[in-house]
Amino acid sequence: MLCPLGADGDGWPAGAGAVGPADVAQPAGLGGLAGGAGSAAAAGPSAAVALGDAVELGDAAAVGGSVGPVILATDLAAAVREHEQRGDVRWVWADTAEVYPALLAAGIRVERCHDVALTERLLLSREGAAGQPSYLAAAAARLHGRPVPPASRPAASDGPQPSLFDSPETPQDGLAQAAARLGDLVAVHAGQLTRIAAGPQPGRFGLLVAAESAGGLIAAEMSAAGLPWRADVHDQLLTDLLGPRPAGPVGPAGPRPARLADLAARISAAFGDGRPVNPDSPAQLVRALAADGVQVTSTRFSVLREIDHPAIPLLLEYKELARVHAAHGWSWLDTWVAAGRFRPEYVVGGVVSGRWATRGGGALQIPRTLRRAVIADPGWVLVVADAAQLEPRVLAALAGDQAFAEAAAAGDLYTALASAFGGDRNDAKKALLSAMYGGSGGEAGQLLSVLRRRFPQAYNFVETAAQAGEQGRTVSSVLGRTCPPPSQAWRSLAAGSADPDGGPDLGAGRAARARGRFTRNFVVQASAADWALVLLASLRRRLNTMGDGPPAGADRAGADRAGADRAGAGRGSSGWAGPHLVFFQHDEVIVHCPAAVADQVVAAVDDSAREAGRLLFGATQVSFPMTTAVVDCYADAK
DNA sequence: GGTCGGGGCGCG
DNA sequence: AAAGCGCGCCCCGACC
Repeated sequence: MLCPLGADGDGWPAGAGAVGPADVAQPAGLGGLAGGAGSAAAAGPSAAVALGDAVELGDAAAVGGSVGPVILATDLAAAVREHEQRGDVRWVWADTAEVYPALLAAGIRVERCHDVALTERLLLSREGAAGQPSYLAAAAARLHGRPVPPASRPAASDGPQPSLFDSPETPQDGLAQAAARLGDLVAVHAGQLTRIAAGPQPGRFGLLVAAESAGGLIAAEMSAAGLPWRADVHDQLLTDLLGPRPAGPVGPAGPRPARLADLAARISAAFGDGRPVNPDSPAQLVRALAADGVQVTSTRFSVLREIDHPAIPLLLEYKELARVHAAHGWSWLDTWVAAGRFRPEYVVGGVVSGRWATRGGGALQIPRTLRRAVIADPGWVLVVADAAQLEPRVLAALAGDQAFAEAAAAGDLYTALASAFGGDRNDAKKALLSAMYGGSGGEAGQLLSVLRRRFPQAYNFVETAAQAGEQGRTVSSVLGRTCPPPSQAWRSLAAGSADPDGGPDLGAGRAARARGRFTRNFVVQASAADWALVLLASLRRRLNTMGDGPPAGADRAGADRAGADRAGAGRGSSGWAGPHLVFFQHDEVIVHCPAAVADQVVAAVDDSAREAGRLLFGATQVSFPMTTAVVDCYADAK
């Protein structure tokens, strides 16, 4: 069932659709980001609501109000494909993560969408209602003053709808449910547009909503495409480090590989009383060291390294190898790599700052040593691009600090700032990190006072954010993503300290400072996440114009899953014919593309970085250079 | 038997 | 050199 909205329901508040942020001189920005409408955004791309399949609906009146003509469809995928081919559609749907993977499996990509759940969460945070459920049914219930239904899926965070329909008894029931759900969708969408328009800086927030929704699409597309991963290379790497793969059960419970077993035995033997010590157990290690007269407060690598004891060198080696085995060993390989691809599940906005998280597979913690296994398909390359010194540059732009911005205009930021710190690049770096993270120990204090003197606006910007946090207020990113309010426990603690009879305020002061560090960092980290998200959306749009895009249809997608590990000539084994995103990690992206278009992709990355800077910060002097490498193997980048 | 917090460490 | 921010995931061991 499809329901294209009329031109006046184009998905944007009038002001935001036509222009970028009022104080950002980039009129065409939103439309461009959102999918290629460019300045035509003012005319309004049509939008549509996608709900389910095999359901017929009478007419627009049935779902209430301001929607355009209703199109009957018996096949969601086919209908979406048809509308996409006509172009100029923004799909409005409840939850990209729920709807889009099936479309991708059928070989269909969409240009843009409005994700109601992601948008709801952004709005709730801004409205001081963070933590309330953001799925469609909950949003609709709030809108209509009904009791909010419980999430019917065991909430991983804020769980999406379990399914499109609740197993209708009859086709008529199915129709009724679908109609109700579509009504909810239309109403909640309209309500969201109103809330965006009524809030502060609707242009910026609209950009955030567009970028977040694009992020939803990209996350699903990257999961579908997968990161090229050579299981044979990974296996060889493990064998070189750990010895041959042990026979027996796959999984953490399995036997230690030869090298780890050998080290474990020698570690036990190196202790005085000769009894077995499990090197995986910090408690046992502390006891065993104590028995030999060595007192330690922890068994961290950095602590152990300073200790003189025969077991230590073995232990350090063991810890390093055991980590690889446990986190990214054969068990991981069996679980997460199939048909030459690693397919993590990304969680858009999984971090309060707007950074992404992943579920399973630890995709955002791939150790450097294992990046050897990330190898482009034959004839293809990886374009690995990361934003150089993103967070301090974002701070420079946020604060509008002229002197700082000049230093961040080009080249290495820390080098440019070095003269202010007596010519030492490391001092400049330390001072900035301390300012952004709230560090105070060691020489940080001294360096901070230099920063304060030379770059007062940048210093004051993070200082103000820290004070807001300490006082229990919230802070926001440049596009308006808002941090969570303090917990009830925090408030009680803070209130207690103000009470003369409240006893010692030890905890209160510590909690206040901790929250200050959080909000101090939030404004920078979240704004950097804004930037990265806009970069990603912009890059996706550019890449889509360069190749013939996604696999042509379900047949191909099915065939790929069936396991063609190696690519045929000219087409990656994912079946994607053109450049496509395969990885995103905070400030770094990887594009998998035919070697012949690598130069174009590099240019697209640079253009996207410029566009992101312009959309967020307008005519700032600050530049956001990308460090880009074109490689066969991820490990060869930087 | 399962759950959960802590220690530790990978990434940005 | 580490620390100050944000995560996910492993193992252990206390606990129910």
